[in-house]
Amino acid sequence: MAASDAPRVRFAPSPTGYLHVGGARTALFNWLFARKLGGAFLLRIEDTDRARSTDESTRAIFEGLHWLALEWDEEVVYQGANLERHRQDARRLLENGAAYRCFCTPAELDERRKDAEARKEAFKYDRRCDRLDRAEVERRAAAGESHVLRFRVPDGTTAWDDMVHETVAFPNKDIEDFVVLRSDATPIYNMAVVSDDIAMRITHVMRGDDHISNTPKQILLYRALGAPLPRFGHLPMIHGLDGKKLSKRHGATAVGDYRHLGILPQAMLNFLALLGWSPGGDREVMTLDEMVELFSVEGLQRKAAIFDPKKLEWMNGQHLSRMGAAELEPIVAPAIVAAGLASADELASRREWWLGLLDLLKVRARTVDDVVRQARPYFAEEIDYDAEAVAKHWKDAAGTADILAATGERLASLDDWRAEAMEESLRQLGEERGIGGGKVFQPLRLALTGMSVSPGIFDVVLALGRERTLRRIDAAVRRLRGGVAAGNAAG
RNA sequence: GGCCCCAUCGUCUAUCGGUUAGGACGGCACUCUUUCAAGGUGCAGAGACGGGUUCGAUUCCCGUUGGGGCUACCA
Repeated sequence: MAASDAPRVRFAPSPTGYLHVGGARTALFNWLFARKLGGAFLLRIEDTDRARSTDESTRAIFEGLHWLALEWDEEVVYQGANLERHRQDARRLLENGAAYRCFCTPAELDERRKDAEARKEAFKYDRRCDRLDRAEVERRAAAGESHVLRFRVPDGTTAWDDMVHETVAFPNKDIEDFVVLRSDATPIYNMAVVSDDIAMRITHVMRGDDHISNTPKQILLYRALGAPLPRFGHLPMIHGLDGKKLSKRHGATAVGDYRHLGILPQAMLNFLALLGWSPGGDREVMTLDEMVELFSVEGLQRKAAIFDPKKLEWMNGQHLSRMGAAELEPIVAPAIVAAGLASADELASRREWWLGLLDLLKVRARTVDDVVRQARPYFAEEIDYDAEAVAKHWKDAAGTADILAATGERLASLDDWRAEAMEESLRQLGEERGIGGGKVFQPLRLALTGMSVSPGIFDVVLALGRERTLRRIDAAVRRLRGGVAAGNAAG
């Protein structure tokens, strides 16, 4: 593809909140499209609503996109900086006759709207100011009377060949003469968007289904401005479990929320991609590169999708166990540090051990938080014993203490500090006592980790090291024999 | 109300006129096993309804119903 016809797409959020999962999904599809076709992915912050826009939101959007690795190719465009061009484009519409001045006040309009509603009629601006005498319009405008610029919607039908849907058509009679420039000379959304998309030479506009009724208006503006039309594609909405539009009451809706819940960006991207797109066949778990490879607009879905957190978690678990420890490390390490388990320096100084531990833990975790939770016994000096586990595996205090003491002795006397040798020795202990392996291993697991869930017990011993293993066994024995009254023991 | 969009298991989806309608999540059972995950095996679970077109419709067309979106001098 020649550079001149490489697609240019954009993600254009308004900075009035955090980066929403719906927005992230829109950004992802645009990004995938651009990467797949060797085009450019641009970012435009639609901050023209000064009252609702905040710098904090803008930062949150950047942060969310960075986290997801959805990098944009050119300088960020701030819509607010282009106000003068928007205004000029709107005035060009007035000059070439596509728009006209309207002196109706918001209060008047509101009243007429209410009247129409009372009569159960659909309200549509009746174009009365377009019928004003030309001289009168000039006089009132010259006198500084407050007015807006309205676009004069022509007769006919406005249709386009949507990238997701087939042909979408709106009878122009259903489109009212919409405002393009407010009385304070600031542009209305559709005006600003079209002006910017033209200036940015956007070739494909992919956005949520909720914009579908803006599209005919925008097409009309492109034509009136004499600009070439981009292709439009309308992505299905994302709904909550109850089938309603995803909102705060559905729980986490910001991508940052999921980041803090221990979701991996790769998993988030993969999950989001499958909400409204399918590579065909049974393909589900994919890396970002694979998604770029497989992406095509043919796989885009028309139906709204429901956001199922359960599947996201599963997806995260898949990515967690498939990723190599080295790849995972930069993501998990900060969480370990944040949890106060170790410093970054400590992790770096024992990197080999730490990566080995990560390999052990990632398999049975669904989130980064799970990994951190399970990692605690390998870092902490002291461990807490899980009450339920104690009730289950240490029920017979005296008997358990004996077995643990014997276990400690066996391990201590082992010259060969390898899993195979440990297992052989401890199984033998079980046989001698006439008990199954579980009766040896479970109390030991509890003594070493404080939990009833862990990696294979000998992996645990190896990860802990001889010193700590023996110390923890000793502490558990003392506790069971009444030496320690309460819940924890020296690590 | 008007306009527009949508419609396969509870959920995400495959199917591009001919299939016992496939897979995944979740659920349940079994299996593996020193625990938990992971893995393996199996079970339950879907073409909203009514008309056409066709030798044949989940698939194409129309209608109904249902769901969603928009309907500002917000974006």
